[in-house]
Amino acid sequence: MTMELPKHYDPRDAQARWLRFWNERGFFHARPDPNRQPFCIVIPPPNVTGALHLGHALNNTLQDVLIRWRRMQGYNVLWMPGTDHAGIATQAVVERRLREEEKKTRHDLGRCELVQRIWQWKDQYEKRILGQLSELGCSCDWQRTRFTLDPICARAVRTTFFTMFKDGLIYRGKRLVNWDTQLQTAVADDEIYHETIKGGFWTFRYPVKGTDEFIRFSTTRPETMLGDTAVAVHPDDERYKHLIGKMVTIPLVNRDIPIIADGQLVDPTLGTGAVKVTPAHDPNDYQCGQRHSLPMINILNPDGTINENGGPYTGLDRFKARERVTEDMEKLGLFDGREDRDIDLAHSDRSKSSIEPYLSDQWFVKMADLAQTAMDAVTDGQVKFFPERYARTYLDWLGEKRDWCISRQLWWGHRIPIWYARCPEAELKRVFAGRDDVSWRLDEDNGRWLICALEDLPSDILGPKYPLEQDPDVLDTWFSSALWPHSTLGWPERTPELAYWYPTSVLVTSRDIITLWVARMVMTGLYNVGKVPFHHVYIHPKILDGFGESMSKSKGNGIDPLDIIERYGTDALRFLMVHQATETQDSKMPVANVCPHCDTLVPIKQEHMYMRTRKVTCPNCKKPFRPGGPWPAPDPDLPTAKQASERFDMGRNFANKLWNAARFLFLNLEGYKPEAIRHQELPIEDRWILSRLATTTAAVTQQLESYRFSEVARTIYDFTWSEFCDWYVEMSKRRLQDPAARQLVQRVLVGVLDGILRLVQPIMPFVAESIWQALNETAFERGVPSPEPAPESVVIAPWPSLTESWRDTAMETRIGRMQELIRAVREVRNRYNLKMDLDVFVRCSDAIAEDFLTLAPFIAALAGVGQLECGPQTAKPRQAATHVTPEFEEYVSLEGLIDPAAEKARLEKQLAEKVKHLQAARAKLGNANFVERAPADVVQQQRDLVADLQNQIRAIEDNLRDLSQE
RNA sequence: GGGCCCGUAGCUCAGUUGGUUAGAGCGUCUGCUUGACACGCAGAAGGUCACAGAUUCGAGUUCUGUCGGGCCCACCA
Repeated sequence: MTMELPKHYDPRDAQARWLRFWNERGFFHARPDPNRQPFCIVIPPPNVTGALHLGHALNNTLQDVLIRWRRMQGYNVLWMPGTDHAGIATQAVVERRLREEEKKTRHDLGRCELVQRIWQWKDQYEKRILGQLSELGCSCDWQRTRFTLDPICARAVRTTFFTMFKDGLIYRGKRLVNWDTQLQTAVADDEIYHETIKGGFWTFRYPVKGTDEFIRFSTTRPETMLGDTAVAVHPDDERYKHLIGKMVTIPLVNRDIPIIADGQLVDPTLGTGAVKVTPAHDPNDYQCGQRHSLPMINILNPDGTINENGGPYTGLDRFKARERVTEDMEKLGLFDGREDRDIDLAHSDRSKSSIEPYLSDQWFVKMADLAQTAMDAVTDGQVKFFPERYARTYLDWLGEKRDWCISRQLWWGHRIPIWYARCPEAELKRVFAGRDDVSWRLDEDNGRWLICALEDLPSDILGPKYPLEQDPDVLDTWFSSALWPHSTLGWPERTPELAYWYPTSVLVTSRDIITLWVARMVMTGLYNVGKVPFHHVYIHPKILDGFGESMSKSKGNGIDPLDIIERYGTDALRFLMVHQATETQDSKMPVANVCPHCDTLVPIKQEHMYMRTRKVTCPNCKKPFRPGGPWPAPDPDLPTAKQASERFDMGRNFANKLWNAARFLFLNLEGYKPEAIRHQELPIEDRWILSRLATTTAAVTQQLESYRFSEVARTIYDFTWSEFCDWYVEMSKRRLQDPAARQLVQRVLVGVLDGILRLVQPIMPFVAESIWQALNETAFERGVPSPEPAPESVVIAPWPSLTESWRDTAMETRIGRMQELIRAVREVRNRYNLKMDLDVFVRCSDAIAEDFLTLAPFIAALAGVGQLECGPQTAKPRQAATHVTPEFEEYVSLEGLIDPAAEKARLEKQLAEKVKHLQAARAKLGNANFVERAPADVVQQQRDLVADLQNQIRAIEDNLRDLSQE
């Protein structure tokens, strides 16, 4: 039976069809099975902030490649999918929409309502993200999908917090946050942008107590004087040395503060060399305050007005206070002038107002011991990084052991399980008697109890006299992400999944979250479970745009994977992702807009970025369109371009090539009969392709084991295209016409294609499955050396392992020689633009001659050769193009066809190159040091080279002489 | 300021432990509608491996420095 396939591979049809098929068969669902080896990856959960981008496509393709490969190897594979609630980012997106669409703030809605809105957003985007992952072909166990805020993860978060609290690892402390006075909330570092504004640089004086002296200092924020608790100078600064330890008075609030020496804070060459220190309102001053145990005076209310610590200025807006402070200092004669100055000021991304550093109460995790265990896990090799160098990023960061601030002033996230109460401890002991799920500690600063509980506590649990109040903050998103590898497997329950798949096998991620995420997973894994969360960490490169900049929504230089899937197919996308994943280089991906009118690719220019260009005219059809990007809404007047990159042509072409190789087979399978082959009896070309397949398989396996993805893609591509298609399939054509040879070559063709499909499945599962299924209909029993019934899907087909004994370098050399001979004829043909068969004469050893004559039918067919003569005595024809190799001299007869002068010129050029090369080789051998010190085989190689070159030069010279005689 | 990565063909990138004359894809040029594939086939052109030193018999590969690009962290009264 033969079957006809369409001329082009249609990815769309294949994707829909096989996704359904795989899901119906449940290939991706896994259950613990002690009789099989486990392999497990937990997905880095994408944020539910928005849709997936190309970086996710890379990250998830690589994971899927590993998962699909290990599944074929027979491991019991679990790929755990899920998404992350991404506290700040998601709340910010929803709040922005609220502002834009309803002109409301979160305070208008209230906590409960806002959180509900975010859940709706999450439902919508989670669905979209999981759909995108599925479309990418990700073979996740969808039945196990988790979300960092779902009850199972919440239970893990609670348990961890509670245990850490009881162990004294969680404490309450002060920290400077970025305060947005307009929205009255803390803002994360990555939600801040810096803008240069026109500001002032004021210089004032404080009187030094007990002397006539003054100390001068400058500031850009005079109102912070109200919160000064010291003036710092450099310890080596001769101007001020005598003042260190003396007190100065802040006249406005009549407070005495010391002059201190601080070499870290103060640069004596800047300003006056003296610095006012406001620990509660400046990050550097805060550090300095910690070093010197200075009081920290907060002078601001949450709305940016001056609080009761500001004395006479209480109640004034901070900018008003700035003016008044300056005026009052001037009145006192302590104002020494003001300069204009450009100030690089932090602004809130959301309210666009300027940020105030603000001291607030926060929760922290003590890092000292936790960090040490996580460092040990890497130094003693329990966790290995690929590439290795990233271990250093991890160790350097953990080495600082800075305590982890885990509270966030947000509404979206895991609420901090702490309740406050003011009551006698006896009350607590009475109410919580016998409960081991409640723990409390005294908050000495505020004179109240901090009560931590595994389950929510009702506010009236202590009775009406002592109401409980829950901490309003939520936990840092990374707190729940840190538990991901064990929380998704069911911890704190002792589930069979946890016992079987934990520690997971490998974590695949990009380098920017080694510290934020990877390090913390190791810490909490060791703390909660007592085992590392994964054995390997593979760090992949980042995808950049054509200008080397990272892709982002705000720049508008990102690519939606779905645009690529639609235009090139999922397999093309996946192939490129794998191909681009090299060890050292980030991957540059020039982005183009696809003209919606004429489908021309219009490259994005740098000036188009950041949504600066709203309209582009297509250079081809001259019609206007809007460039692709995260536009808030469709433009009724201007069609929006999809984005693309011609880089994906490679993947699409490869999928199509494979498809057509299969198509060729199907057109030639009439009469196929499965039967065992006897390797020793196979002709050269069969043994060659099987040798190459065995080598390729071994190489790919090894490359996958060491996470060299790019090499995997290249190895498979080269074998399939340049060896199987270009040579073996071409050679098979003649044999397929020969009834005596047809059946055998069919078996080998089918066997090799079967092997290619298995190798390619992890990378390009859709085209592989399409061909596999077609093959199952026409050649259900197949494979070399002995055919077997094929599995129902390539997804669950065993990974190929071909016998080492098939690897035959002699065979590869022999075919290599034939290829060189053929290429030389083709080169001549092209150079002289000849169409007819050419006669070829080869001077070579008897052994090589025998080979060439065996392969003569292929040489004739592939090079268009008429007469072929080989042997030691072969005479050179009168007029000929010459190709000389170390092993043979090849003459393509061109009697009457060529210009002898042209051929002569070409040979002379060749001769010059050979002579030059010979001289270099001789010079090397003439160097006594080389002969003495280089290894013997290298020296011998060089001697052989000289001999070869001499032979070749002699042959070319002979030929030149003949040409001259014409 | 600390750390890491990169600089190889017009473009995007390979190049295992140092060892003949440095590779691929795209693009360019030439010739092909050849019964799998023009998303293709056959060929060609195209490189001072950023620069300067050092180590070595031998360096794209190791070391030092310089220049250029990028990322992370710290910092910028």
